[in-house]
Amino acid sequence: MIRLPRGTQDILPGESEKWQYVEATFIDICRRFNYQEIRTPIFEHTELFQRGVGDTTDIVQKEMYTFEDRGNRSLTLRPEGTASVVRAFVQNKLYGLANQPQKLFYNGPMFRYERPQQGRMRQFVQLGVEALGSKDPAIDAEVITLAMTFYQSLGLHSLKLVINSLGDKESRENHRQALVNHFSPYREELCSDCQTRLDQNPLRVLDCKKDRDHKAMKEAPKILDYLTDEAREYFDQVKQYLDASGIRYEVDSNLVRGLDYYNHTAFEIMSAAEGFGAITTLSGGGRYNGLVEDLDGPETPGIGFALSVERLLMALENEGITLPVNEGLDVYVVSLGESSKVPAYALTQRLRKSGLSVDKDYLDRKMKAQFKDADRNQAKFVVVLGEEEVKQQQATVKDMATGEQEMVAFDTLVDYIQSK
RNA sequence: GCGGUCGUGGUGAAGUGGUUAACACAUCGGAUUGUGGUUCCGACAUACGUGGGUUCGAUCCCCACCGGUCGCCCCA
Repeated sequence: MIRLPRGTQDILPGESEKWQYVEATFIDICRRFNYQEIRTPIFEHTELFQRGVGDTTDIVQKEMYTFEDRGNRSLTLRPEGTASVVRAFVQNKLYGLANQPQKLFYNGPMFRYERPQQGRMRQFVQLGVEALGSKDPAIDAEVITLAMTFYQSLGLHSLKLVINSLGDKESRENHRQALVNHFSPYREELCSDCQTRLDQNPLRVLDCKKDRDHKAMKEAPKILDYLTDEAREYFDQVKQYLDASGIRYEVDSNLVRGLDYYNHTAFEIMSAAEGFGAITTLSGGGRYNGLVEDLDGPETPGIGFALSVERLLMALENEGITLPVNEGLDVYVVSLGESSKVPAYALTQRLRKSGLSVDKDYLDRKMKAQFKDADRNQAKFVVVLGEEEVKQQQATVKDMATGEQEMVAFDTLVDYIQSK
């Protein structure tokens, strides 16, 4: 038997309805916030992610699904959504459209080559938004608010929003230098990853779990202390907007996102519920001024976030929230004897045409078994067709909840059922 | 990439170095010649992840591999 590839999953009936519900809710929230859908390819030129996500990131260094096609092009299954959206923004000159900022959302599978565990798959689905063309701190707050509103509308309440500012270019450069100066004396005591990070991207040393308790970590220079006046003012305004709309958050100066393109606002939303798995991050995002230029577009600020549907469903499960998705069948048509088979089939189609959800037996089962099947499908009504009914052009309609039944003419059947 | 743990029918789950591998659920049929969710009876699948090894003989012991699962690193 051929099994599915490691780290992928089949989403079967019973589960797929939840996905549909979550996606429909997301689309509705995006509509309310006036974000429009963009669909980009699930593979891109490898270079897009190398330049967009950053060569020093774990994603690019060890997690990409990269392959060569028959024309010797190096392609990569997208590990995240932002690079593709920005590429499409530049390529399609969306910066030239009248409606700015461009507020976009996406929904689709992402791919990272990692060892699967709870909440981490090789193919996983992200819902995300990107707002391109505005450097108003209000839109940072809007993106964060959109994410929180979405989670809350599904009923999640054990959430923790963590925000930080990574500052602008000047802030980051000053901080970077301070980090190098601070950690260099301890270089030999740090883990091998951190020694590399110290050279390539010292900010990420702060993110290390191994060296978390090293004495140099506690006294490490905080980015918030190195913000330029401008960057500080920006961060203060973002917080002010969040406060104004009643969004509660926590500032964590060690929050460092794993992608190179972030600056200014960075945030993560985590599940704070007891008994959640080892991975608690439900979504993350931030501002990425400069990325559009890096990908050969005009100077354009941007901010966005992405969330994992898999982790969202885990969080719902963990909080005991069931989505309203279990709708039974309206009608199940039971037929008796050879002569009523064709009329039963015709009647089924007729009922479906009216908008009702209708099914019948296709395994030539006895009546008793057909009723069982109707139960399995949670049918509200069973319509019985035997020789007598066909002759009289009437059907026996049984209300499965009350057990009551009566004869109804074919022509008034739809009205009868809809009025109940 | 590293580590823990697990791998028996459609599902859940016992069990043993040796001629028929429990049980339960599900499914189908009957009791009830045209009526479900209860009950009783019956039927059912040639189920021990793959490949080696030890042995007279392995589903059981050993090894490797594959896969699931959880964790580390990191992230959504």
